[in-house]
Amino acid sequence: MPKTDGALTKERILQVAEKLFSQNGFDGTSVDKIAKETGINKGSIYYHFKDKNDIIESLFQNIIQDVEEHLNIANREKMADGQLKLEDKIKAEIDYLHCKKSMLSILLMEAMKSGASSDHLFKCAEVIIANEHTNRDNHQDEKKLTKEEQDSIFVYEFFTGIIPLLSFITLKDKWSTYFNIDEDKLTDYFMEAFKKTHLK
Amino acid sequence: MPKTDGALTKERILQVAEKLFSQNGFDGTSVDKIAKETGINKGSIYYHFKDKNDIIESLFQNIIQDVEEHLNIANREKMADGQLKLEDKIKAEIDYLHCKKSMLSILLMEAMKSGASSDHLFKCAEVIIANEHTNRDNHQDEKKLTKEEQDSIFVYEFFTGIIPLLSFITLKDKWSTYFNIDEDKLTDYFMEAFKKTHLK
Amino acid sequence: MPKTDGALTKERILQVAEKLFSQNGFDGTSVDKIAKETGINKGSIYYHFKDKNDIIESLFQNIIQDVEEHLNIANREKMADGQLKLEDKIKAEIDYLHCKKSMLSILLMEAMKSGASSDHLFKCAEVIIANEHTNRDNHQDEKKLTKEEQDSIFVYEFFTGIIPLLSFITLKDKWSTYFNIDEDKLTDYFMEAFKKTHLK
Amino acid sequence: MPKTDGALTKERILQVAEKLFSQNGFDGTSVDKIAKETGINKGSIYYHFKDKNDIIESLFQNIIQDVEEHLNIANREKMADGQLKLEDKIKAEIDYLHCKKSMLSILLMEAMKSGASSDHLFKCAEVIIANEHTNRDNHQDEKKLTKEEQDSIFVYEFFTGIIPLLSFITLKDKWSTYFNIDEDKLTDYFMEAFKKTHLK
DNA sequence: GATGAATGAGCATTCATTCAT
DNA sequence: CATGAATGAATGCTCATTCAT
Repeated sequence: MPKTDGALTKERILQVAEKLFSQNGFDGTSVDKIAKETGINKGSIYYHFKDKNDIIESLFQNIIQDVEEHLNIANREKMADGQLKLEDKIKAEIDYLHCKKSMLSILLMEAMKSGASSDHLFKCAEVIIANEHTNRDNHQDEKKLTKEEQDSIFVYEFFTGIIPLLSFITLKDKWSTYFNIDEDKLTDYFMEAFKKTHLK
Repeated sequence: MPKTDGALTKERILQVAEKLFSQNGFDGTSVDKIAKETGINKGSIYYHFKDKNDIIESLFQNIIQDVEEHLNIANREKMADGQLKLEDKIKAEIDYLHCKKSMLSILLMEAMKSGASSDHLFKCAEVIIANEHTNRDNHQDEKKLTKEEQDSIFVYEFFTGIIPLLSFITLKDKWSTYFNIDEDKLTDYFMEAFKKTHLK
Repeated sequence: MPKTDGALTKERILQVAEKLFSQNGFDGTSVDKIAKETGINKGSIYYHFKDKNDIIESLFQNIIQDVEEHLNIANREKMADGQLKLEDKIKAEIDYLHCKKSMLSILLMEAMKSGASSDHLFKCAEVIIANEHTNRDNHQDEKKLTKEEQDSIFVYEFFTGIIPLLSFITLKDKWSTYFNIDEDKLTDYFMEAFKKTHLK
Repeated sequence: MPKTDGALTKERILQVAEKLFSQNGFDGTSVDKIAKETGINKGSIYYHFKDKNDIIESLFQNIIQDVEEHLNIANREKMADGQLKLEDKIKAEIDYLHCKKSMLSILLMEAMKSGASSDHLFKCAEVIIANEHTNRDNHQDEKKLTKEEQDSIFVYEFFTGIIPLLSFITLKDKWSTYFNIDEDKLTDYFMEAFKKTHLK
């Protein structure tokens, strides 16, 4: 076994990179800063990652995997719990997403660059939406959806469900400062609005 | 008053900067690239703008001003037109925002950096929401809203109205590529979803 | 006019780069070293040259141009001087090449890398050989050479004329140290050998 | 004595290093690349060699040893064969040198750096030239040569014999590409030229 | 107003080398 | 012997910014 465990080092780099990317953007974060903040030598970062891009790609892969795992667990729990109240379900979702706040803002920021792909954000959304509808279909009679119907649902779920949710997560604290509102109250307002619009 | 040469130069810089910032982000765009793409000498850019930040700040100011002007005009037209159909109103709105696509993506990207302020995005949203409700109030009896009611409305309008709209504008083309959907159809789906959720 | 003259700066960079490249090879010379030795800021070097390769390419272009000019002048002088002794002609040639020692060693070193092209060396040789034979042809009856004859002459001139000459220029001083021979004597030996072999 | 694993590893490193050095030069080749191409761990390379320089020094030692062995064998064969035709002798020589192409280009490249020693190239040449003249002397009456005569012969043999030969070996294929000549024909041309000049 | 040139700090990346296991 | 990990200096290059003309 080497002096230190490489896997741990790699994880530390990812942790710190996630934090810094979400704070200042990918382009606004230098590998030097990551090195300084992790206390890990810059050369070591390049031992573990091919280049700076490899770091953010790793983060993207991790978040997608993480979301998938979360959904699996959530599905199982839902079955066990029987009828969870809608309110609680959303709150749980918000709580989970809150933990992933940094990654979500990175995902959004990078997706917004018109000169880059939004694939990672879309892929992530796909996983979530697909899951939701797989669940529902189990309980309903199995009518196959046309491609058009499915597209329509995706658009609906993404732009009026996922996007508001993610935006809220990433902007909540700055909103509460700017408009001088207590964060809990803000969450209440948002949930109210979200229920009114997205879930009928 | 005719535009002086200087004013034209300044405008060209802003135009190109807007395009590049929206393509690659503020941090992903160097002043060199702006100089090269405008064909304007780098020194000249620093004659017209104090520093790189001054460029984006100018853009932010312009977009807010532009939105305000747009709303004024829209208000006047609405009065003239009498009862414009809701559908057409949204479509007009989407068309207008579409022209401002670049600025909107810049606004969103910069707002997502957790280490920076989202003030410009919020300010912009404030203008739009305030306008909407000023209009409504004119036709209703003037019941003053409590701060809490107003906060709640703001949250509602922003996260379930403005954010979906802006996200749609900025992600539309990449969505249509990723999911292989015709852009017009996509717009239809979105409008359907938007009407279903945001406007009852 | 700017603070300093850009053309002069560019020339200084080329001068120092030539010296350092010939001392330590292209890959053995860092742009930092060039900057330090010229006293010119590294950023400025990249203002004048696109990249490190652009520096060596400039040097290659210059040497070819320089050789062409030298040949033109030499041709004119030869005509004026009538029958110059062979010995003096070679000596003059060696003297000229000696001034270009640095560039010649760069040319040779880079040509020897089996993974890179030798085009610059070949191009340079082409110019010299072509010149020599153009001269001769003027005085002889104009019999056109076949491609094969020309190829054969080129090979002959290059490998038994130019290459020994260039090698001698670039290795002379180190030879004189290693074998402990006076440089002038060494030159005599070489000229003897060269006359014996290359010029009948 | 069978080669130990370690000795095999060392040999593989040398093989690959030779190839890479000849392709991109010593300074253009990193230890990382050698490690990657051999598949041998970088740490292991430093177990077998004190530093990067030790690798090239080993190569230099090996080539000199190899040349010495080759000459010994060649000498013995010559005696056995009686009067081998000159043509065949040169061809055999070219064939042998061709196998050593990589090392020869390394030898030449490093010797051309004016800031480094050419000792290895000179040493190598010394071995070859000394051999040639030892042979001759055996058949002639043993008149001792003065230092001056010997120097002169060395210069002659090196610059008009060895150098053209080595240059031809290292530049042949690139010459044939640049001037679009068949390699065999090229070799014929060269041999013609070489016989005409170096061997009377 | 505009331009060419300069500057120093910073950037992503690679380097030769070391060392505990 | 071999390996994975680490390190700090260096490398090629870009950055935002300045300034004399």
